[in-house]
Amino acid sequence: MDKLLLIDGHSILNRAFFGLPDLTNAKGVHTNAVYGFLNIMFKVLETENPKYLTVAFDVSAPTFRHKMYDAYKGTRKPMADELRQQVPMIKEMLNAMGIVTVEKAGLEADDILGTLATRAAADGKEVVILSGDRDLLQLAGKHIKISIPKTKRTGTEIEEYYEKDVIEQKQVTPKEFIDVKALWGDTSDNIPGVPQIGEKTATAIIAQYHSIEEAYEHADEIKPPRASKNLKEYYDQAVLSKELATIVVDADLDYDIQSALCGNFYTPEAYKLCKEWEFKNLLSRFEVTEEIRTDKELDFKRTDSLDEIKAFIAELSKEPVVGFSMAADESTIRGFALSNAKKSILYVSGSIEEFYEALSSVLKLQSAELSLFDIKRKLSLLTESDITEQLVGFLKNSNDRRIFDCSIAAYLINPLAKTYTFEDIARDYLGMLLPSYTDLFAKTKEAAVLKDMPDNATLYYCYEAFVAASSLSELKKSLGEYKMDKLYYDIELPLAGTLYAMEREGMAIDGDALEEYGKSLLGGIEDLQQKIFDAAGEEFNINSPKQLGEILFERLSLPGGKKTKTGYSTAAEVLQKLSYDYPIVADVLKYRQLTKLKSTYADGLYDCIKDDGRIHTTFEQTVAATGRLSSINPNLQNIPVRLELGKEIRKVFHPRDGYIFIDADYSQIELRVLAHMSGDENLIEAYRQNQDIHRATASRVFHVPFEEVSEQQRRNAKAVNFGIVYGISAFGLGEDLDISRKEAQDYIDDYYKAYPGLKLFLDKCISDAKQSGYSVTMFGRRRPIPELSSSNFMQRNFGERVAMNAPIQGSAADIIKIAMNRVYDRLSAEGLKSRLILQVHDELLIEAFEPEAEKVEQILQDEMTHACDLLVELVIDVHRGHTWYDAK
DNA sequence: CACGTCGCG
DNA sequence: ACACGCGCGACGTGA
Repeated sequence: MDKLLLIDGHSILNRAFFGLPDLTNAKGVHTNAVYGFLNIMFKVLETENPKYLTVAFDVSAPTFRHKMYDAYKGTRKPMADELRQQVPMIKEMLNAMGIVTVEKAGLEADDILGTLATRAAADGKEVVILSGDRDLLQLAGKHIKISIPKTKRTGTEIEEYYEKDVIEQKQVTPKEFIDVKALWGDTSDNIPGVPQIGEKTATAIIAQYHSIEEAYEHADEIKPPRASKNLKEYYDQAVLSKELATIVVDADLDYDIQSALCGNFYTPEAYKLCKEWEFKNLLSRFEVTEEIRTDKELDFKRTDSLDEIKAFIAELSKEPVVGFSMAADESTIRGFALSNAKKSILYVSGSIEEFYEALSSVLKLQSAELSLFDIKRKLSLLTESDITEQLVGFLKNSNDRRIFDCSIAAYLINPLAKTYTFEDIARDYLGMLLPSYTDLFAKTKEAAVLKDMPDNATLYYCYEAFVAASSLSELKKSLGEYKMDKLYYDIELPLAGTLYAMEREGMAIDGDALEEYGKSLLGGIEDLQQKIFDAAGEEFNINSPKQLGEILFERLSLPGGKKTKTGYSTAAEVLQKLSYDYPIVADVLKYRQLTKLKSTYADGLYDCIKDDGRIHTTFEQTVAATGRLSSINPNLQNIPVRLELGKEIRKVFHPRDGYIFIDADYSQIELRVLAHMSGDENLIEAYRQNQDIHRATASRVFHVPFEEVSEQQRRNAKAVNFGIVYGISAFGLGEDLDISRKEAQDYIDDYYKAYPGLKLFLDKCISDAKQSGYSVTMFGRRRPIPELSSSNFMQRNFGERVAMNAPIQGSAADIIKIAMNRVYDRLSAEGLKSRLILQVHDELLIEAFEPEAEKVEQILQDEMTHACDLLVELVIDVHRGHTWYDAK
């Protein structure tokens, strides 16, 4: 039998909106409801496989009868902006997919669904109505099924109701269900119902009498008495309610079911929308032809012939831009691809010598700009060759502009994107959808791919080179429009060279000592484990927050109830408060400390030691939203320092023979940046007088003479200073200082009175960011803040804190990046053997050749403090040591 | 693969 | 009445 699928458009859109997190595309367009709608629709299409498909909408959203549930309460709320914007979007998408939509002034979607379903069923068709609204159950029949999607932990499940299912579950027929509702009422649908009659009573009454009219006839027999009394008293209201609750099934509608035949949904128009809104999963459903991918005829090929690649390089000599990519597995180079905007060749080299020869000749091309993705990774792959020296030279000369790193450019333009691969850039800047690495290679190892799957490998690396060549002008244009050329060419690109050198240098570590350190922790861990088991009266996995929570708060009945959605919170701040009264809790905290040191630091770092006895971290230059660096494999930016036991681990980091560590860290760089950016006279004056800034703050905020500030007052002022940098909230500060919210708010108010310029500046940060959609640092680095336009209070508050914090944290990041480049350049220009090896946000570590120590300290002093001109001085603290421990 | 936890600035 | 400090990465657990 032919089947018709009817979809309740607004209801499903609404359900998808509240069921999914707030997804946005790169341009900040909210897409979650549309995405969720399509997923539900395709899921049902697959299971039902209907011949016809139609989506019904109410004419204007605000007047429709659907319940717009707030996520938390059951009250009706105005439709969120983020959802409203997606109504025309889903219609556009359905239209692009050739799916019929029906809406008519004066009719609600329910009535359209009711009419179309009734007509089709009468015509001998099978009907499925997809809606999130239970009111539609009144339409269920022998051949009309109501499908209601339910979001569960395991995914979306669909509840299905034929007539018999309604009778089974509701004890009344679908038609009678209208009468139940007429008695029961529904405030969100403005159906008054009868007072004092709820779902249970209403169902019982209708199950017995089958309609309100019949029930009214027998009103005297009805129990309980209040129901009987109210039914008589409010009968007119019940009749009106029934009218309101009844869905129209015979509306006057122009609709030809033949126009609703399911065709090919995967049209180029739909593809374009999926691309724009970044529905990656859906895109895989499209049959992607070369035409749809690129709109261009491209010439990609693979060669093993040196002559052929040489000929292509000769051809490229006339091109302004050459795209470049490298095929490599682990650290072994297999070949490289070159491209202009039309044609790419993957050259797979038989030997490394051939590879270098060919690549050198590309680099010798005078006029061409070499465009690529992730220059730093390319440099590491090419390390130990004279080519890297040349490339770093190009990077370091910001006037040269011979190398263009697409990843870094795209990161500056939008630092919130998760990745900056060529397929991302092709999508965002060229409007092309290219297959990703996983699409092409699945789980095959790269080496095997290159050997056995020449076609895919060719495509992949040629695409990378092709996209590098063809996206350069777009990326440059955006950088220019956003005024980030200087940031890019003067700071970030040279920094890639600096970071490459730091990574290659690495940091020496004493593996034996590290092993010893790990073993020394083991005894303590075992003792504590035993003590904890004894106190608990049973053995369990202390590392499992779930099990630990159950032991502490259920078995041992400690105070301090639930906190997280998964169970009890066992976070340190919770346990800390209990540790004085319960020794077991103190032991758990100690156990956590020791196991953290063992697994993350002792064992973790040991596994990272390379053959040269050193640890080579990777600095991520395109990850942090604020412009900071991050460090991975291993993370050397979070080596313990605050507690003595953890800090001990720094003793195993040591410089090579004849060298020492010199560590320099900025003193309160973020607060100084804030003083500068805000221009607050009091804060600037405090720094100019070289005062203890926390004490000075305490003196101003608490109105006591500078000399009479107590330690407690200074501590509090320090917390407020930190809080200001983070985008303060009275709640957060209260938590930190363990005072009431009111007291915290008083602190903040007094603080702003003491530094009125700060208040003005931070408010301006927020209003500017709301206006433009992004925050900006001293050096023009942008951070979009989509949360600022959220209708969700919490999200918006978060956005406001980010708007205050990002310019400060980001400017500090800019400054130390400048300093790093300058320190690197000085060490290099003066021909020193000392090397910059680490950055930890406000701190630089140099492995200094001992005879050069004085000179290196001077360089750090010069370059870090003069990285830029502020209204206050930049100050650094410098320490030397034979281990990292001693150098702090 | 998400979550809780905790190390750093 | 309620949400709540900013930015990262690594590890272990458990679905």
